[in-house]
Amino acid sequence: MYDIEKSIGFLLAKAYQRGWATLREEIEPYDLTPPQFALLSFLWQQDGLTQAELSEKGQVDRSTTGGLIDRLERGGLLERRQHPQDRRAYKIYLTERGKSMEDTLSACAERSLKHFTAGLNEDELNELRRMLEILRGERRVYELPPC
Amino acid sequence: MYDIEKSIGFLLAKAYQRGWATLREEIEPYDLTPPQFALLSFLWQQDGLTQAELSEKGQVDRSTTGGLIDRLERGGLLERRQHPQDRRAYKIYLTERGKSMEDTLSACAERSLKHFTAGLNEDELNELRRMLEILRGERRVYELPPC
DNA sequence: CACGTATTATCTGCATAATCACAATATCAC
DNA sequence: GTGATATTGTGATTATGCAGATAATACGTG
Repeated sequence: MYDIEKSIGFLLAKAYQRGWATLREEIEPYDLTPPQFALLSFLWQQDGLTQAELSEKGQVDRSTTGGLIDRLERGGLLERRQHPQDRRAYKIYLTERGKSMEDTLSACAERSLKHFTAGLNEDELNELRRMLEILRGERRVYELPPC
Repeated sequence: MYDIEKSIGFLLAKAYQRGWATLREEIEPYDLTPPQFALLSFLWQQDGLTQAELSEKGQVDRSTTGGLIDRLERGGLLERRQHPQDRRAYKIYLTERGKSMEDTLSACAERSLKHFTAGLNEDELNELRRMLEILRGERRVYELPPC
C-alpha cells in the first residue's frame, strides 16, 4: 500500500515549501522571492555572467532565468549589458544597489535558515546536506552531453 | 561569506526539483503531474473529502487544490458531488477510472522513488525521512489558530 | 575563403503550480 | 436575524519547464 505521507518525495516537497516560506518572510520587505535571492547570490560570487551561465549555475531553465532577470532588472538590482564578443548574449551585472544589498540579504538568509532548521543540530545538518547533494544528482541538466 | 551552493535551502530546492522530474517522467504517459498524483494518493486512502479537507491534508492552498481538481476532473479521474449537508461545499469522489489507476500509478511512484534515491541506503532514507518531517514543521499552515 | 549546416543565446507563448487578496454564497453562533 | 466564519471561485503575480521562433556564432567541406 502506497502511503504518500511517508513518501520521501512528498516530505521533500513539504520541507521545501516551508523553507521557501521561511525565506520569503525574511526577504519580502525587499520585494524579493527565494529564486530571485538565489540568482543574486550567484552574482555576488561572480559578476558579468551570461544568462545561460547563470541558468546552468542555478540549474534553472533558461527562460525561467530570463524572467527572473527581468524582474530583478525592473527592481534596479542588476542590468543587462551587451556581450562584447557575442551579439546574441547579455552579460549580467549587479548595480550598485544590487551589490549593496549583499550583507543585508545574506543576514536574512542566515536568519531564516536558522529558524527553518531549528529542529536539527549541526551534525544532522551536515548529514542532511550530504544526502541532499546525492539526491540532487548530476549537475548539468540543461546541457546533457550526447551519451 | 554566504555560499548558496552549500545552503540547505538551495540543496533542498534542487533535490526537490530532481524528485519532481523523476516522478514526472514516470507518470507523464498518463497525463499527470506530481501534485495531481499526490492528490489522487490522498483520495485512494479516503474518498469523499471536501476540497478544504484535501487542501489541508496536502498542505496546499485551497485555490491551488481547486485548480488541481479542475484538471483531474477534466481528465475523468474524479468528480465533484454536492455536499449533502453543506451547499457551499463539494465532496470529491474518484471515478472508476480514477480508482482503477491506483496500482499502475503507485508502481510508477515506487519505481521513480527507487531511481531517485538510488544513491542512499535504507538507513539513510529513514534518517532523511525523519529529518524532513522535522523540517516540514507544523501541519496546518492554512488554518493557523489565533496566537 | 565562402557557403551551408549545426549549434547557441535569448525571447515568446503555453501549461501547470503556488500563494495571496478579494468576492460570492452558505452556514453557524449568539 | 445579524454578524462572524467557512467553502469555493476569480484574478494577479511569480516560478517552472517545454516547444518553437529568431538571430548570431561556429564549424566543416569544397
